[in-house]
Amino acid sequence: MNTKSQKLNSNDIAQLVGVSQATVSRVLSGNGYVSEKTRSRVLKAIKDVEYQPNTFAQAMRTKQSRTVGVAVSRITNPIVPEILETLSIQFAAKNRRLVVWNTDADGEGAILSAIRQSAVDGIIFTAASHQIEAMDAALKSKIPTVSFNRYLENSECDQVVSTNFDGAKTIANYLVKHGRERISFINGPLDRTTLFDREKGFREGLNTANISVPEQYYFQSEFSQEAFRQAAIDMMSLPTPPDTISCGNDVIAFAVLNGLKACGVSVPNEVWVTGFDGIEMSGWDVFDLTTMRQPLKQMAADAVTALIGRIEGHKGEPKLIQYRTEFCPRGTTANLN
Amino acid sequence: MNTKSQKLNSNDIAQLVGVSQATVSRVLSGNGYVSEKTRSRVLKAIKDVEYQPNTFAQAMRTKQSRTVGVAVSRITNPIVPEILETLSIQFAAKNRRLVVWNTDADGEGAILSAIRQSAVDGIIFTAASHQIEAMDAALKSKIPTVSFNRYLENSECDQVVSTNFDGAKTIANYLVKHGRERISFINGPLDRTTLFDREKGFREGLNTANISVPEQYYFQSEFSQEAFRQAAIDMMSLPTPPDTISCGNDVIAFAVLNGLKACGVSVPNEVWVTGFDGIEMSGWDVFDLTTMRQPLKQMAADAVTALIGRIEGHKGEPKLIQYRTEFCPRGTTANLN
DNA sequence: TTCTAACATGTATACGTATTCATATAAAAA
DNA sequence: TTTTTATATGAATACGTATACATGTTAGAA
Repeated sequence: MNTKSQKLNSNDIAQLVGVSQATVSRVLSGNGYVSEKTRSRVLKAIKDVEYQPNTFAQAMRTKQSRTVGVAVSRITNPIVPEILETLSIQFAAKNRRLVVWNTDADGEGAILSAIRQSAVDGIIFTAASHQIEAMDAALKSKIPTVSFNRYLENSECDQVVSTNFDGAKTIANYLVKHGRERISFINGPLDRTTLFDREKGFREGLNTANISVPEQYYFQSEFSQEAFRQAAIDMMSLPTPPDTISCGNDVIAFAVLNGLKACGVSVPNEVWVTGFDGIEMSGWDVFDLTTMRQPLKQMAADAVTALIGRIEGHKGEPKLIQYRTEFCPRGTTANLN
Repeated sequence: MNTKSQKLNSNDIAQLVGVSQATVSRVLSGNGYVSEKTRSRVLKAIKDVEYQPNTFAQAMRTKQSRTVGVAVSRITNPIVPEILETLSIQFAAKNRRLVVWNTDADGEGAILSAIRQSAVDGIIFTAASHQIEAMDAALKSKIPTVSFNRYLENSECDQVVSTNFDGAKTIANYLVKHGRERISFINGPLDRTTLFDREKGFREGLNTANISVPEQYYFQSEFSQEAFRQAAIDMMSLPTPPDTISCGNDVIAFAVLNGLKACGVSVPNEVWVTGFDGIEMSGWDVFDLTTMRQPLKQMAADAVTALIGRIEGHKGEPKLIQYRTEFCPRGTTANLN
């Protein structure tokens, strides 16, 4: 029972048990010698009064906040909560808090200031274009950093990515193999390395069959469901509309499917559609989207492992953890013999 | 230019400028007297060396962490990122960090320990069942707390909610008015006050027309897209299937639409479908879901205002901020004369 | 037995800030 | 002019923890 409602500190515990504050601290941290007898007495007192050490005092002393930051962009893209879910589970298991920065909305200021203040022990940057300055700052300040779904050559930090280039090439090959000829590609901002690599891989895949994406079949813009939706509608009203619309990611493909639904174009009869990411929603019946799946949960788990490893002092060259994507052929590319 | 790469503290700044550390602190906090001349000199030095005060020392001194916690549940429900987006913008604008707790996955432990450690200045609890203990603890410890989308009578904390009961009643009335007769209701866990109130309001709405939801038209379970999807399929294979399926929220309705798509049932020709929440996706062409919209952004903004108000010391009775929901009739209930 | 090393614990201190207290100056009131 | 008051600044301190250092005890080696 907690009789006092005042917040107790390690000194109070020490007095309660009749030992010094240092001993209480030793019990908690597990550093230094403590006899089994006093240890158990201290632990009992701690439990009795529900004592919790003050995080800030600990942070100030140890220079460790037990907090990690995750920079995300476009949080409403369903892939982000999928990532956050795994991250939050993993970090909670490691007894670390998770602060989330939404860089679209808030900019990089909060991240920069957190870095300068050492307010977080490490940072995971997820695919995004708006975090470049912050990432530089993180690397410069030597704070442990992991790049998630954002590949850079000669990176100074650990990276967890999937085979975007190869995956997109696989999709292209698949389309070619199934006799698709008028192939369109719709993409988002190319400063995201994922989207860039996918487009590159896709074009390369088509190239081997001497197919290219004509200008009227290509659309690229900032993220905007409405823009992608309209692009699909526009393309389908061309004199010769495409027979396939491939997209830089699943969410773009969803917008395309919306557009096709809106203008009454039948998928896959009149046009095929492909995405990339393999988020859960892509498997929903209303989409049934052919896509390339990234093993997000494993990737997120690896990112956590890598980050915590660095936080705990692991040295060594930056690691590149790359996962193979898995092709998921579904209804939007059904082969209607 | 920052020549030293060591982390500087307010003492260093003081020495640099030739004043005392106290003066530097006064400049930063804005408390106490500082002459305009020294103020500007201090500010210049701060800027020159890119000094940032140490958050933990500040937190320890002021007992304020400038961090707020948000407890969410089912983060992959698209309504959650929609809420988080607004919250993150608002809190960033108020210069506060945002830690996210995912209570499904991590349980309440992290929240409880954050409360005991005073690791956060305030907490927003979003609709969820798994946060009861943590919420009690928050209230007991007098930490500023806001309940979002989770209504409790005689609440000890500010609440931001929408008219779930009335909104659902409105939907029911609409269905009755349009001659719907065999009405089904599919719902999630009833310990969420939103879902509970909606079901209650819905049934009351039907009651006024002497309609009730027969047992075989009612389905309730834990959140599981697959379960809801299957429930829809099962209902439509009854000898007399329902002519309407109303759902406790949009995501459930999406699952239902998936089920209907899977078994080839045409919406709205064979059956109408309604949701509740009015999340962005509900307006997508592939769903085109009739729903009841909550003004999420305003609600989230109000939650932030209320919380920060309390953090800054506003006293007074707990406020109840309630928003009216807005009916969005769409394609899943089209009137096909 | 004596010496050494492992064990156990307490004392004192530093982390970086905000704030109280004391002191000094300048400006305004008397 | 003297007295009060507002302004400006520095010295000292406390926040709660982890740890270096000092000291004492116990047990095993010589």
